[in-house]
Amino acid sequence: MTDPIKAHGKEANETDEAIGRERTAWERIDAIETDESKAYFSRELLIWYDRSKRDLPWRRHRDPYFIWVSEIMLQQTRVDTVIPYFHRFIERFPTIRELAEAPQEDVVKMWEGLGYYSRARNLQAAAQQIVELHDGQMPSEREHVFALKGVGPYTAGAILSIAFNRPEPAVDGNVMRVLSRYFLIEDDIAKPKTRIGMEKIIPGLIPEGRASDFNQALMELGALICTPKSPHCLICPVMEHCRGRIEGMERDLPVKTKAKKPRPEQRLAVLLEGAGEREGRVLVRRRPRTGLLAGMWELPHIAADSAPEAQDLGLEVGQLEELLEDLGLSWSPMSPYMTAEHTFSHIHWTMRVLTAREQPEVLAQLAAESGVPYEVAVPEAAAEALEADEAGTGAEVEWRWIAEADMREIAFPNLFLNILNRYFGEAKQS
DNA sequence: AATACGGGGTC
DNA sequence: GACCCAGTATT
Repeated sequence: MTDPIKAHGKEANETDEAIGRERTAWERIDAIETDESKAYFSRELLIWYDRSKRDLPWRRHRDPYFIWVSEIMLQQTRVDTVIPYFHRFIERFPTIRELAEAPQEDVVKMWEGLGYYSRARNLQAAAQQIVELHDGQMPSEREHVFALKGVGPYTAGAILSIAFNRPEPAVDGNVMRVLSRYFLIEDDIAKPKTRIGMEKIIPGLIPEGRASDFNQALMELGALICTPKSPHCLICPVMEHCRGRIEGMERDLPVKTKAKKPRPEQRLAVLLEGAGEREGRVLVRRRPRTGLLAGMWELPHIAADSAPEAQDLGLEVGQLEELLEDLGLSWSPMSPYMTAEHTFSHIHWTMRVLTAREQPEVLAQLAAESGVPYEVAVPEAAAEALEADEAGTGAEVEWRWIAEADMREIAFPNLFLNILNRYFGEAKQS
């Protein structure tokens, strides 16, 4: 049996004796099998949970579908953020089968603003898997659950334990924080190895028949009591045997390597107002199907080099204008509309938005001269311009003139949602 | 093992 | 600002 944790522990121990270092945390925890602190932990945690658990929408039924949807939504996302999304999503897609059969656009639209949109696409793909392979019922075997798109070690464990009461570990950020403090584990929780070590501890902690409550209790403790910055040790149900607290280390745990800062990117967007038969509409495009914000709609924009303070954007505005020219458009002079900041996990955008008004009469004239029809779609030149913008392959980019009402149909990332809502809001004023 | 992938709340 | 959140997929 190749147990990486134990193997590592033993190996360390042989040299440790010479160096005089302590055994690893994993060995120590393993050794306290008979210790009161494990049984105490599980017992007190469950007593506390039974008394203090929150009334959350997905806790009102033990429907594996509800549990699953909530767990996907809760990935890297706070409970308070998820609740309204969960209600809307379940109302729109009440069953796995209805989710599987819906247009993908609808699923992503329901996810709009929640972020990590591959979660939505994977969720639907997995629903289709379940319909095809399991007759529309969430499977209860580990291998089948784990095989679902978008379901990793945490979510598989969460579904199996919470929905089916199987004694499987479900180790998320909360659980790692709680365990690292209670057992004084100083391993870096950013490393997958540490999560695996935690997963090995859990089965030995789950009281018979209480897997569902136990795993939820562990996360609930992390969310309500054993919080990241300043844990509420004084009201913690397991404070008595918490080694982190006893050693005064609770604020130093868990150990976690810092994330890199997002790289700054300057971008220049255009909010082009339609005229003539496109009066009241705005030009938008769809992002490529892969990569950042895959398949979502946005205002056209390009990478800009100049610093945010730079006044002279002549060159870059020129590039933006080329993009529109390639669409066969003409417009009034561009003027600054607003600047928006938006931070992703790995990129920080400073998006300067210019506005201009389409001039179809000029266009019509140009079209007559050049022989290009009035309703120009997307010529190859535009695709190339986008390619140069590294937005993707460019070839598949779609364009649309949208009215305010169209925003109910298609999904935008929050950055553009904010800009467009502001724009349409102002348009109604005047 | 490292990086891509959103968005927002909190101290 | 920095950190973190009921993480997963891809490289």
